[in-house]
Amino acid sequence: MKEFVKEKVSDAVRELLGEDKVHVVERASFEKPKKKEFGDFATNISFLLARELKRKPFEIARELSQKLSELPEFEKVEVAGGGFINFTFSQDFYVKILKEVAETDFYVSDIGKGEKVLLEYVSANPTGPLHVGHGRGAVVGDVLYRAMKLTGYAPEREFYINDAGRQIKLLGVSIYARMKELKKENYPFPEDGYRGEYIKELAEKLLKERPDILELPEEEAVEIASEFGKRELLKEIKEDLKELGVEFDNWFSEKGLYERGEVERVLKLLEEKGLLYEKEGALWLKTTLFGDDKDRVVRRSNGEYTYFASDIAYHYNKMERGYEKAIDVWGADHHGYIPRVKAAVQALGGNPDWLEVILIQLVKLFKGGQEVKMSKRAGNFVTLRWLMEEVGVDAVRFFFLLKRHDTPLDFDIDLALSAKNENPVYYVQYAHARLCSILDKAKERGLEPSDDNLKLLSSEEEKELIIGCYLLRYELQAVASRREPHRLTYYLIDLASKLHRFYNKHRVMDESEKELSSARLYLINAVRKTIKIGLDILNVNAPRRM
RNA sequence: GGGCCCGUAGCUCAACUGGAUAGAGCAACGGACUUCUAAUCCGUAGGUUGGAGGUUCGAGUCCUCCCGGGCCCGCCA
Repeated sequence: MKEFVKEKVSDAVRELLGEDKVHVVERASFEKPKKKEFGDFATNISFLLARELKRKPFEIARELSQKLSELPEFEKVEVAGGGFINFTFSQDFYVKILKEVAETDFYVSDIGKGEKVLLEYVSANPTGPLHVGHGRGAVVGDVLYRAMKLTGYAPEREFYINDAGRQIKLLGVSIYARMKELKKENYPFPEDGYRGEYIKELAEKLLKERPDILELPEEEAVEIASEFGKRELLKEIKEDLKELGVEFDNWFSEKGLYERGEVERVLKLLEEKGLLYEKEGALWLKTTLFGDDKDRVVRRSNGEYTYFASDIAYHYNKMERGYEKAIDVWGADHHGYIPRVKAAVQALGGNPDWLEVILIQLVKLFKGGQEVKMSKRAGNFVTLRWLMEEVGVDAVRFFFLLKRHDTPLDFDIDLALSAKNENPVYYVQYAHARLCSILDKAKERGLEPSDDNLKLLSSEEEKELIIGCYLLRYELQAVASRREPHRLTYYLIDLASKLHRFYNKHRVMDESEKELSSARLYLINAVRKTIKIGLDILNVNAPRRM
């Protein structure tokens, strides 16, 4: 509908002011005004044209509106607020839109123009179970993926497995130490080892599988423990994600980068470009040439590569795979890391804007007014699994999208469990169930939805619903292009609210007005469909009964 | 000390990248069930958008400076 109005305005501008002014339409706003008096749609085009033509906005608006009011899709076109053009749609237009909603994939568009985008999210180290913060990133990435898919992008989903380096070694040592402990042998627990309960469980399990393990040389036993822990934890991570309804196209191994010599290769490439140097025994990348605060170490003086080194190789790999855009979803505590990775991308001949980073802010859990604490090191962190079991997957997914990704999220467990109106998940689901119930009941009474008399749907509430449904198309575009999946939950709450308002004011089924009833059934079926689609994109259930 | 993010109703957040009189939900108060699901709806109240300047037809949004809060600043990941 936005596209529609835009097109009509373009035509009018072309006719009245000439082809060379048409480009201004692209910069103009086209939106639904907050106030009903301002009609169904409004544009500020005349203000922009005024600047260019050095004429009064009001005059330009008046000329355009005269032209536009001739069109059958508009009931009236008015000038207000010094130059805003307000459009009021005709009943024919509502009928047309409603049919589109009911009968087509109206929410699918192609603003992405087939852009190949690699979405990387979660990417948790396989050194422990997923915590709630990972879950938030997972849902953000997952819903963004679905929205991009529906708006014409060509996204792919990837999980980067940090299965190399110190952390994994530390995991092995931690398990080893716990095994020693179980056998009452003296062995110091590593300083910054993983202290969570799950390490003890892994130790027990490994001892059962390999009773001889502690008789092996320590180094070999630790290696086995590392591999074992990594495998088990990755399995657990995959199970958790599956439970959460989050999937990936690729699981990309950091270790694989080393095994294929890609880290060596990318460093050689940087070397050839003269971007590496040695200092104090370490190897540094001149990231300062590309806007970073200081140069960064890629190989430590002890010969080990840094995490940064493999990350450079990883992003180079992404570039080589031909993605037009890479979007990484990271925890907000990594934000200081962005400049150096962007610098690395540039050092490799890429554009820093090729990489986009979405930062996920902290999730705090509240229960009974008390914060449920989490701290990975101490080992008493709140796992994603615990939360899913506590409140259910629907609530987890929906609640994670109740705030923009870069705002800290307070997750109210009591609220998520409450079957009351303040719980937004129920609010939206209830709207869906309510509609299904009416449609079922109509069938029993022999009433069928019909598009024969849709022009009878002329009340304020009905028009709001029709437009409201159609807006899903644009909300998805906003989700995808602005990378803001939380908009979808807000959209659904808003649509549900419109529905409830309609429901309380009008009766759908009225035996004495069969024509109006079947038109309303047609309408609410379209609303039901729209809510269902929205919930499907969120991967939240749309129950038929509650 | 340097850098990034944030500050909007009592609380939690919106505001379509500069548009019209800043909107919702909780919480508060007052109403609506012999009716298709009251897990709902309607109404009332609530604001100097942290503060001060600036840019322009127009600023919560952009610029500068203050005040307050969070995060990052390792040869950790």
